[in-house]
Amino acid sequence: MSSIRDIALKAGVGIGTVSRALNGTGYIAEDTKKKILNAARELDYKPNDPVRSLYRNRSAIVGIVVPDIEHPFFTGLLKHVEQELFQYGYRCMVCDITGKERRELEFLEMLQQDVMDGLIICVDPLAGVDIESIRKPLVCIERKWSENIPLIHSNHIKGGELAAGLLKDAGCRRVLQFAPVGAEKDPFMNRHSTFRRIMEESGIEVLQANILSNRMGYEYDGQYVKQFSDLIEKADGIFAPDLVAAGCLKEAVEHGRKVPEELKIVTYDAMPLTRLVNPTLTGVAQDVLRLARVAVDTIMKIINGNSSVDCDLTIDVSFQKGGTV
Amino acid sequence: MSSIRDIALKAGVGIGTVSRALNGTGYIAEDTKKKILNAARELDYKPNDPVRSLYRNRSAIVGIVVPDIEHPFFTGLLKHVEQELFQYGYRCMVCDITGKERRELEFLEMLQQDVMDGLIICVDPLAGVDIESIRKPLVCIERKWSENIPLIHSNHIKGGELAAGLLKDAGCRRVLQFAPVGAEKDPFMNRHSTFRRIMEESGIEVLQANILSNRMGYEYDGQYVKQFSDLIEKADGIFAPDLVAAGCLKEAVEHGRKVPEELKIVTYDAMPLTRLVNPTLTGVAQDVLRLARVAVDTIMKIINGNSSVDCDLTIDVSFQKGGTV
DNA sequence: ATGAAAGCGCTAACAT
DNA sequence: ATGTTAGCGCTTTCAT
Repeated sequence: MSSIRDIALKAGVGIGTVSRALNGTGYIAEDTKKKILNAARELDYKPNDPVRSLYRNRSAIVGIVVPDIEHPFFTGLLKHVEQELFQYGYRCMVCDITGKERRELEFLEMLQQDVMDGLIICVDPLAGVDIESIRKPLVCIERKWSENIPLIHSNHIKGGELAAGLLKDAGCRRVLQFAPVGAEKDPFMNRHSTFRRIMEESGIEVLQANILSNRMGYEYDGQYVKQFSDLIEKADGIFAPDLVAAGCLKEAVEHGRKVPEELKIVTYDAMPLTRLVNPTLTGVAQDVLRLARVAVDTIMKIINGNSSVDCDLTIDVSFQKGGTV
Repeated sequence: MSSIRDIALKAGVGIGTVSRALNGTGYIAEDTKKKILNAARELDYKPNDPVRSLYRNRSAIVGIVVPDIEHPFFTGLLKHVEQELFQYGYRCMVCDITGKERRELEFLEMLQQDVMDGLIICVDPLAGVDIESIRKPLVCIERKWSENIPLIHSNHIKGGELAAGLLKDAGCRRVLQFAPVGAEKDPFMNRHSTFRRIMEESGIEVLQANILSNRMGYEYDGQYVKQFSDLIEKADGIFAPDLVAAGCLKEAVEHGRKVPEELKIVTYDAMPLTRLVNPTLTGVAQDVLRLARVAVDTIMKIINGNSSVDCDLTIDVSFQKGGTV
């Protein structure tokens, strides 16, 4: 691997001149530049990026920590975040914390050790971590770590209203709600509280099924929902996240229920997989692209020293037409 | 951000001593070490990893290039690759080339510029790229770039046999095969050629539907397969990748076909989403975890200078029970 | 316009 | 056992 020193030697110039020629900075005679560029090509010179980062004080890498790459919502988020970062000339490092205790700490450290220029956090806050003390660019998506770290999240109040409205207008009298316990202050919980409130205000009975927010991948398939089979049987409406909703649909149909005639299902997130099942799922769609864009735009602002960033950024949700309501 | 120089100053010692104390190398008096460690803590010292990499000549980062993060097969691959790399103390950088022309080149360059210690390639070979000239750790999964770069791939001959056997034994007489054109030398094409050969040898009629291997995300949903609606109608058996298979199932059921009574469907890949549809898809499962493990193990060997690596590593496939055959 | 030299933060070899 | 120094590959003064 040849260095600028080799080029300098070959071209018969000083290393400073080589550096200038390669970067196009400062004064350079046209023919000296040509000579140097030729030498560089002949030696198949590749600049050493980490070293450059050392000077520029940026690695051009941003990290993202997700609970589970394979969960469709985070898969989508990751995809768009990566694409957006690329637009800005940044690369993307992933950390999937599935099954590993406190694995996000590792990434927080790397952030402090200048491996990355910033970090996008999509996982639950970790007890005993003083995130405020990390004086590096950080943003959160859907999970709140601190008042002072920008949080990008969907409008889950509207989401909860939309979902509730769908089941209510469809005439449901007894709905089954899948909701995680705890983490009340996280914005994504609003969908559940709002939904529940509206149901109760409308005199509609609400059955509850607990799901754990940190255990929510494809384990939530047909097998998983079987434990709630009794509840599904009793309900005439269901509000659940994509994978659970798909599982419920399958379970219900297998038990001979007609969907949507006897049972309405409203899904939340409405990722592409909800178009695959039959009938397709009706529900509330999160704008994953927008979430990703705003998150990346925000962290770029911070990285570039722009201090006027909003700490609460709400993204609109929308209705997704399907065949289950 | 304080450096070892600051620590040296504060502790009243030389920087070399600080370095040794921090790394635990060489002789250090116990109390000097304590003094230094205290100073480090007080100054909230964080080592600068990129600089360390400069010396150790490793960044502890490995990249992976995929066609589409959101395609379930690559999502699974990415997840397991990331986890495996982590075990080895390596972090994972992703590159999704969706929609961007020659974007993988960017990553190949970063590899040469020492941003990463190695690269795992899962995308089609790019015309005009002399991959051999890149003297850095490389492995390929499912896509062959060169005889000399380790290729990890499923046993698609067995896969094709399994799939063909399923439809044949089920008594199909006219099957619809979804297969991409071109890239004949890629190992994953074997499933298609093998399948076709066995069908023809058995006197079973084969209808063909083309899919483009580089355009294969969730666009392959219910909408996509509609253009093949006539062919689906005519067939009594279908062999297709997961998303296409799911789409076909939906399309067929909507047209009143009974699955599996009138139409058998065999899927390929058999990722978790195939458990979500009703009935679940019968098919051939790739061992994504194993593919990822072997790929990571292999690149680790190369990174660590182990020259005895196999350039053709075949991973077994298996039968996945479902309700469509 | 260009070469020489300092230094980014750190490690490792060499003195002492 | 510890301080000093050279140097990793590069950028950026500062002379010339």
